[in-house]
Amino acid sequence: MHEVPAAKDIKVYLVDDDRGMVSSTSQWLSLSGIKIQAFADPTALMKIVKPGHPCVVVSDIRMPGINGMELMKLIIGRDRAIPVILITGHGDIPLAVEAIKAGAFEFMSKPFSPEDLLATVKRAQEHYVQAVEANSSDNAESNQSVEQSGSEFDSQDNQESDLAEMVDQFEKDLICSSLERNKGSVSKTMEELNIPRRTLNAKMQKHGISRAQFRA
Amino acid sequence: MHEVPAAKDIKVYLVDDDRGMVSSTSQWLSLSGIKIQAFADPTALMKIVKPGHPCVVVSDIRMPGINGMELMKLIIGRDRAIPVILITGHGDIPLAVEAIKAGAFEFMSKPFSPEDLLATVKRAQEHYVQAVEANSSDNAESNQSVEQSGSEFDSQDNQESDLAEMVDQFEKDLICSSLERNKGSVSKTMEELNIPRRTLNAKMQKHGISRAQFRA
DNA sequence: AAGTAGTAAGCAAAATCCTGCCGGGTTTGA
DNA sequence: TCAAACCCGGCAGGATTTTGCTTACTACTT
Repeated sequence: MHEVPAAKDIKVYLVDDDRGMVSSTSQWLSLSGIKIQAFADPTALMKIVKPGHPCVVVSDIRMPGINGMELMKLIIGRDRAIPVILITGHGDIPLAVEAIKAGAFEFMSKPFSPEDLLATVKRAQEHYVQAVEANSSDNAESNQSVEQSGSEFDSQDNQESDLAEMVDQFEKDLICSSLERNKGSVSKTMEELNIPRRTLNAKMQKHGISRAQFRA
Repeated sequence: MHEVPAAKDIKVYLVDDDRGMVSSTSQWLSLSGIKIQAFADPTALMKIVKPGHPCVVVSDIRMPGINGMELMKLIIGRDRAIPVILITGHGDIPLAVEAIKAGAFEFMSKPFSPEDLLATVKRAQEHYVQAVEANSSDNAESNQSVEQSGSEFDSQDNQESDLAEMVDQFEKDLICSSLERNKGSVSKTMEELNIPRRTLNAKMQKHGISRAQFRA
């Protein structure tokens, strides 16, 4: 059995389709010594989150593919010890209540200060450790709590290695953020990233990026 | 003569080899309405910075190719009206003092809050405007202060694309962090990253990573 | 000493990626 | 409407990367 790492070493996964959000937040947290990994795509995260995998998840509620609330349910379905912090742009009280009832560890609404998030994440990490410890003394039950629900997000075996996937995602993020900065101009972007136009084109296609999304 | 743009429209150039830093910070600033452009490579920046080109430069101090301090000197050599904000990871007082003496507009040490950086950048923009205005009423002197020094950083075409470089660095970081987690065990690491041993071996060699550095 | 497990690397076939050349489509704007 | 400037993606040769096999070494264990 692998032991539980120290609270501060528990990984934090950040899910948000908002690029700006993702990168700035992850930067902030990692500067604070938090081990964080960002995902723009919830499916990628679900490939990693397994029962007994020590982590904390921070997710936006409204996202393209899946509802953040649903994502949370899937995650705590896999392992209810994993704290999920939900974020929303609207100061929507009922939504917040629902989230907490559904098992969210915390609910934050934008804009929030990085300090708050940091504090919350730390609490979540502590919480995870305690949850697991308390649990293992009882009986190993929270792990394996629910065997893989037949959701669309189940680890449909993905060929791609985790490493490649993460690196790919990173590249995609870089390109998107540059595109955004350049308001969708491919010319500017290729210059900024210092790659030939043809290459950028190919990469955009590969990642399914369309310049349309970034037009001013 | 091209007039000076409004303070808030003055471009901000961000130089940092730390890919996380670059993308998140630039994100933050651009979300705040700042026109920002990131460079992982100082040479690329020097191709753009010309006397009379309205901009503010934010640069890390320690970087692979060139020292941030040197970069700053080159920039204010080109146009002393351009404010240069230097950033460092170490809370190094003497360095800060030296930087300011050498003409840095401001000196910040990581981690800093995005708000602080934003505020500083805005001040720098104002400062640029004032500097140029004050100057043009006298005599156009600060522009053209020094014609292109024949520095080693004058547009020497750099091989590797910034994108590839950043992505590579990211992959390296991922591998290193996994190795660290696994105390240098290649077996564990290949499992965690989900790549064949042979591949991990190859990558470690390519990145110049040695497992020895991670042994318990 | 034999057996087991973990590591490093050479080889090379197969899979991918990079990117110049090129033809064709769209936008902008004079 | 024409020109200039962008943008897209097929094609394909060359460059790189991936990765299974194999050989060899080292460190423990039994």
